[in-house]
Amino acid sequence: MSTRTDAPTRREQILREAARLFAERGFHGVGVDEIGAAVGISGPGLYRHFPGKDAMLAELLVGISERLLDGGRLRVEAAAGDDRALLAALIDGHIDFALDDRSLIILHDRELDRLRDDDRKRVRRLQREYVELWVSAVRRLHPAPAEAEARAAVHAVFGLLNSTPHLGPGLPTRAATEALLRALAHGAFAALPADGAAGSGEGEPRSEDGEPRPAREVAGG
Amino acid sequence: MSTRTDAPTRREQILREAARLFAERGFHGVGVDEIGAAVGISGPGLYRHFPGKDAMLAELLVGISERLLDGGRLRVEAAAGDDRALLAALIDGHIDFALDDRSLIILHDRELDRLRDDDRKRVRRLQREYVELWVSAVRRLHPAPAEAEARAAVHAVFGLLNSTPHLGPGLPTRAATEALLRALAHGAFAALPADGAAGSGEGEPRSEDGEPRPAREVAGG
DNA sequence: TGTCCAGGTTAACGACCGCTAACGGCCTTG
DNA sequence: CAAGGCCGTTAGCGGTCGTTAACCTGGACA
Repeated sequence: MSTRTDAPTRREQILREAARLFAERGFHGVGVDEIGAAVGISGPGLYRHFPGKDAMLAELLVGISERLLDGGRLRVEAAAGDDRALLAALIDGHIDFALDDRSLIILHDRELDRLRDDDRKRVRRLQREYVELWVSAVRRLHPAPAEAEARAAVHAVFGLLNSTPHLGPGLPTRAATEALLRALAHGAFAALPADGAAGSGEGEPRSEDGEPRPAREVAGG
Repeated sequence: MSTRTDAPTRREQILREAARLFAERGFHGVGVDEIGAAVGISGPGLYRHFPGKDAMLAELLVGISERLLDGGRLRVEAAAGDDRALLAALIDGHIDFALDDRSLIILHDRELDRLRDDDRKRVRRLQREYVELWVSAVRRLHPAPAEAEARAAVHAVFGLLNSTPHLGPGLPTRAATEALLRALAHGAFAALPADGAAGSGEGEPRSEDGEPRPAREVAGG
């Protein structure tokens, strides 16, 4: 039941504004007075809803990690073995998330180290499970030589999809942004080596017969 | 001119450690005492080399932006009109940078807002010029329907390449990481819609390889 | 109507942080 | 040897920040 019809709670207001401010100026760069002012109350009034500033960040990060993982698991079930559809669904879901909750996406990989140890471990575990969902799907589609390579590729595609904050108001419509990110993500995965080591530098389509080439030299030294 | 052979200056030590600490814990999360301790002096001794903490961040960000742009311009000249080689060289150069200076890459898009106004404008201008180098190369190769789309794609690929910090010690060798990132970046660009106005003479037939095209409903408006 | 409590308020405390002040060795130079 | 700049040191100031304390208020309710 995630359908919300009633007005947002004061707690939810605070969380939303805190996420926005943390993403804009960094966790340490935002004072509790600013967060309070953003929701119409002032400073210490926040402590009626949260035990402290850290708790807000923790709840934000745990919440986003859980929602990502839950969404991913749902898609795994819905795909029912169709790995190609699964990867597409994971990509679409992540894009939706990145576009809907830009602030949280920023916090997710930027302010993790500001958490208390147990919270950080919890978030890390959730993130790892989410990544593993992607990794196993990618590996079944693209049997890369090593699991580490698939995992690195997944992280890289996360970086691509999470570039949303830097896009600004570039693209005209949200649908256009979605379509672009989707195409880029699929293109990146499609470049994964299907057999040996990573792809070549200049030949853009992966060559299933070529020897794994060493690193290309940079033009111009 | 810029060839360095002698040992690193105390200034350079400070900058390197400051970059590392800022990247790890955020600009506001690092005290001057920590930076001093990281180079063997303590706290206020830093003020013999920098007018303030802000100045360190400014010098780091301006420096990285200038180096990125200079490197990009060199590659533009070296490519001498070969857009395919140019894009490959830009990608390789950016990968080198992301792998060599992980800390700076993090700071580059994370702590920009902590700068004074004039410094921030300067960095933004340098970043914009660097992006434009990529955008024009990409547009000549892939006549996307809109410049905004090409620019968004470039930002997204930056996000992909800059995912290095999240990779941890995943890949065995640096060469493997380079090759992987290179392949992913090329794959992403290859997925850009190539139709446009068909201004390019050679229609690249790289989409006929059996892979199902990613659902690319280009938002008509 | 009296009581209670959720949800605010302002004042203030203690810790921390960036930065300055004042001082002192060391190395170079004449 | 004397002078002076370079490069450190420690002490401390002023401001900010997270948090707590104490108090206030409007509405729910027996």
